[in-house]
Amino acid sequence: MTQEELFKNLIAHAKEYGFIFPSSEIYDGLSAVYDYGQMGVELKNNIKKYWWDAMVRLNENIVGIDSAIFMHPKIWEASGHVGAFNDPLIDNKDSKKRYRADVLLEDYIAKLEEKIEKEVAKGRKKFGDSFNEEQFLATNPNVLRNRTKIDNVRERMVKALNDNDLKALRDLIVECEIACPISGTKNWTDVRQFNLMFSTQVGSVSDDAGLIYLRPETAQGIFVNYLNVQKTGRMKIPFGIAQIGKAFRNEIVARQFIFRMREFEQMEMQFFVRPGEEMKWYAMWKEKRLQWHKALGLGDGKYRFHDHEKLAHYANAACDIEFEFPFGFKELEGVHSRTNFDLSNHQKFSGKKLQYFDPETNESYVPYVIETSIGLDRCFLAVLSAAYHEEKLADGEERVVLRIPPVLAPVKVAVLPLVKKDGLPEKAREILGSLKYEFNCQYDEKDSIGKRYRRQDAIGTPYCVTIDHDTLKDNCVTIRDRDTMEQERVSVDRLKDIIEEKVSFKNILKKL
RNA sequence: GCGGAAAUAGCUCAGUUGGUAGAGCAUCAGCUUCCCAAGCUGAGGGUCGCGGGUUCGAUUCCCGUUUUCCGCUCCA
Repeated sequence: MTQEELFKNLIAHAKEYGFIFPSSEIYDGLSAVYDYGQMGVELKNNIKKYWWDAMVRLNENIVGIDSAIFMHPKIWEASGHVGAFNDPLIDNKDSKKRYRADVLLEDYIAKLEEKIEKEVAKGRKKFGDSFNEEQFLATNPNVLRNRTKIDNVRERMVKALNDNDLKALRDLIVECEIACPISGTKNWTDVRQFNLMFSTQVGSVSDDAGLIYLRPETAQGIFVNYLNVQKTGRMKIPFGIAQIGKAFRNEIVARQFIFRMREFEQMEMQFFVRPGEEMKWYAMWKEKRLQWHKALGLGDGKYRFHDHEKLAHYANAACDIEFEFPFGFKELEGVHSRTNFDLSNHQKFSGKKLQYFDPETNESYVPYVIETSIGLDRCFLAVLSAAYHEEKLADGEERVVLRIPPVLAPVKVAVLPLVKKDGLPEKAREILGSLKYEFNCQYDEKDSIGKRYRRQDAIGTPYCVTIDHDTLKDNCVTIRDRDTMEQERVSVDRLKDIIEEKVSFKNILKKL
């Protein structure tokens, strides 16, 4: 079986067992949007808890916040999100090349101006010393015609750009008979705007000033609150602020299941440090974050660093932690040294001082920032794809098992009466009642015991507890391990400790 | 966004040379068995992605559209 087939099976499995559903499925779905089902939400919540505790509980200099998705529109000007990616684009259907519509028109104008220059050169040659350029420009019919055309095109282009009238831009390109430099054809698509940010209105819809964006990253919510947190939390540099939340990007192409979605969830931590010390902390967080991933036990070989050579406008060092997904190594988390770009820009745009007074050096400065930013949905996909196994058993039977790290498993233990009579269901319910305050449990009495084990394998439940006739006499049950399929007979009193040992957050956090 | 392919039950798929659809698994109920997907009986579930066209009649042919997959493109 190829990786591709295995991935398809995984997607089908994720739907069949309630992990991931396509959004709005009864209306044919919505492109690149997915919902988490009853199992998916449990797994996702567990990943969040693992991350949150590793950040906020284990580090006394890191605290969390939860900022709003709506933020002041100026924030996105300060962060550089509004300026970048606001271009009207058009594709030539034959060459399949993409151009900026305004650039095509500018090139066209430049060509016309070239023509005028050639005409002038001709005139100069013809009239020699008696050539009067001003007069020539004002009277030559060819020049005048091109000049009118240029003014007309430029005026309409500027108006279309200002009005954000994409259709007018396309009409103009068609009217000017602009051809693709590569294919030479005039077979154009519509003009489209590729702003990565979603926008909506607040308050009166007719009022232009009410335009606001859905945040394309959670980081800015931390930056604009950094002084609030620093002052009220009495934080001293170096310190960090962590946040988990939704972000929205209008991706041109969003694909590969939940890997690239238009609505997604980030787990970000911004670590504020003294200027000049950022590389030390950058190196530390790189290692720390890798360690966090490896502690899950999905396989150390599935991770690698990818250092960025081309850096974003705000960074002076950056790397990705990549994970080996079924479709290859892809970015799972980014660790970036963001310098003081964001904070100084917010200082500039807001007019508010965003400096920190360092009592050790007696200096005020805008801190530098190290960012760790992980895609929660990608982490979910990493766990799921590493966990998914189709196995052939010794007796020739097959089973599908999710070897999800027990600490993250949606259901920790299934309680199963061997038969649904002779008082076994009652006993099972009693045991379930004692476990449900500690763990997410399932009860199942339908079908044969083997079938029920397989059902639990399919959702990654680490333990199955089976109540048999002897249980009524000796108060012992069998506890069955998901991975080894081995069973052990233990006293009911010991269940809690045995399960706890395997699934507790405590034990994984201690590894960090 | 472009090109290619696909869409039939919860899942995997079959099928009708155009005459309103089936299987296996899954689900539910009952009986039986009792430690790794056992058996028997029964039940529920599909206007064949959606919209148009051709036709006496379309799930089937044609056009459009949506979604998904593959390739390209894009990815501060």
